[in-house]
Amino acid sequence: MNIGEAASASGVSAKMIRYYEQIELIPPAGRSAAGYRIYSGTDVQMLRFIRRARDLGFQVDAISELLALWRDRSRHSADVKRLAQAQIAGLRLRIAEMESMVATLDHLAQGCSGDDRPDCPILADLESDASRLAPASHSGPGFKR
Amino acid sequence: MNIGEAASASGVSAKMIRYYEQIELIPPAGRSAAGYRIYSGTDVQMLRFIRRARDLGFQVDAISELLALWRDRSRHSADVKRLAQAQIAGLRLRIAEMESMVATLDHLAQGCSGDDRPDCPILADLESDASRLAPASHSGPGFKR
DNA sequence: GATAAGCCTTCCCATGATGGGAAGGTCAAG
DNA sequence: CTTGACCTTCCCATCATGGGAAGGCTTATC
Repeated sequence: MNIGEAASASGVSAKMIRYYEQIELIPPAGRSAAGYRIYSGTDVQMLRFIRRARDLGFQVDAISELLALWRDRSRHSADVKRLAQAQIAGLRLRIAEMESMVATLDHLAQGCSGDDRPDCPILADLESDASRLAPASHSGPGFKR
Repeated sequence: MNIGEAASASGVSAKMIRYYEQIELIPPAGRSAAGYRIYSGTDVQMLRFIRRARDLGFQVDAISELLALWRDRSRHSADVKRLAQAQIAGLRLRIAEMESMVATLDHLAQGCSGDDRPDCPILADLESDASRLAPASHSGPGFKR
């Protein structure tokens, strides 16, 4: 199977398949005499696995661990579960950060007349120092993802 | 005021201040005889504005529009409100995507014994074709941010 | 006045996951 | 044997951010 066929069979673009090979997320594909990458059904299954994990928001490092566990027939499901729970925790954290932004913005927008007058609590807030919502600790929601 | 002082007064790193100048989010700073960037209190206020807007998740393009409105004393608050609401909508979209991931993961993790046995519905799911949750339309949650 | 510490400047590189595109080789159908 | 659709590698761009090098400036201390 060509890379193009593997791509459409797995839902991972050819570009990304080459990239995954380059960063060693997947082993180097076999090559035809002419240098074309060749994929087997197993390879496609692995690519689908990756695709699915990405859809669940896993980063490549985590996917790498998941793949290792997937291949390890003597794995402990506890390890898989731990990864999933870490992912859940990460997602919940980012969700919470964004929800806090939404709350602030929604509050401000509600106070904004939204007509042709210039006065606007949104701008007023942005220019003020104190974050009156979430007045806690830290130095700003990193939220890099 | 030096760039370092402006940085600590505004909460925007010196690196980022230079970057914002480079991408023309902010006007070029004045320069001392020796070529050092000089900042006024007004400049710091603008930087704080930017910092605050970033904390609310606005992208640089949107901040650019916000700054223009901020400076425009004959602005219509409707325009500000529109930007805020677009931001809210974008955040809610990303939140929804992530919540769907959490729901899936949580469901799978609950079915996982989490002990030393290898069997695990999480891996089983990743290797299957059909996304049994969110079986709808599209080609995967882009969720680029 | 010399020296050192701590700023500042610009320039280049890296991140993470992805796509775009160019230049050139290959394969399959007509 | 030509044509079009594929493949290869290589480079560039994204977005916001940081790291670091090489060199200049400033300020305080000896």
